[in-house]
Amino acid sequence: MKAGPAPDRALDPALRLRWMHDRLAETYGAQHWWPAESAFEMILGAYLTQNTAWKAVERSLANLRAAGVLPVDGLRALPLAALQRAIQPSGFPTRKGPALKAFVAMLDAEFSGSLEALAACPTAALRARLLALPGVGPETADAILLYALGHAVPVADEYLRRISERHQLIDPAPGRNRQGYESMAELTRQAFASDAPESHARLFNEFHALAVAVGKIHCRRTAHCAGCPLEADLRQSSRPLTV
DNA sequence: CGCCAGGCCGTGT
DNA sequence: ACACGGCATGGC
Repeated sequence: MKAGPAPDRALDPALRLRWMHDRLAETYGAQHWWPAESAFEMILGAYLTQNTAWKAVERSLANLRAAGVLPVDGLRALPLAALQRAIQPSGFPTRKGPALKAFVAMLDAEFSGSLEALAACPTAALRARLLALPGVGPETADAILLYALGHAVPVADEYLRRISERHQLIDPAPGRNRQGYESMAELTRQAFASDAPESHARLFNEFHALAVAVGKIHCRRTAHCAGCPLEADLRQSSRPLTV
């Protein structure tokens, strides 16, 4: 995936975002996300990684796997207290424990415990249903939709928001609210609007994975832009960045 | 030791 | 509608 020179900063932010995808793809290569062995394990990871380092999530998932409760049936049978102990490394047990139980309860009550049946819902209705669950906000809902259920929706995580802010693709948004999330997601959709619809799921999948890959290294809160593959775009800024 | 992580939610304004 | 603090733990 050849990226070419960084586009002029006067250009449409969506085009610049698309350039970033190409640049990251040629730098990091295929990401093969989401790192999970099953759709259900992926959903657990989406919950557990909320404001939590992935390393800690891996330890929680290892605990659950060792307990043999990674399949839906296993987690259903696991008492809440035991679940909270298993996920302790990734924190927030009083929120994430009941939230995971609520997901399984929803799956059982409305979809006969079948992830396939859940995935068969229309995207808009499915997203609304996920957002209505406790502990599921826009990013978690979209990550589940895209990676576990195969729906073509963009995932606008904190790294992507931060990258876009530093490159002045979006207005500085100190408070990360629902509105800011949706506009970032919309910008991502625009970035891939000229691609064939059937390739959107794959592109959204790859783009989010790449955003995390570059973000972990170059776009932490106290970052560290030096050596970032996107700095060709950043250098063209007419005014100095404050971050 | 202090900062921060692949967010979300309740409360106050 | 939006800003703000709490939620927990562990890696670096």
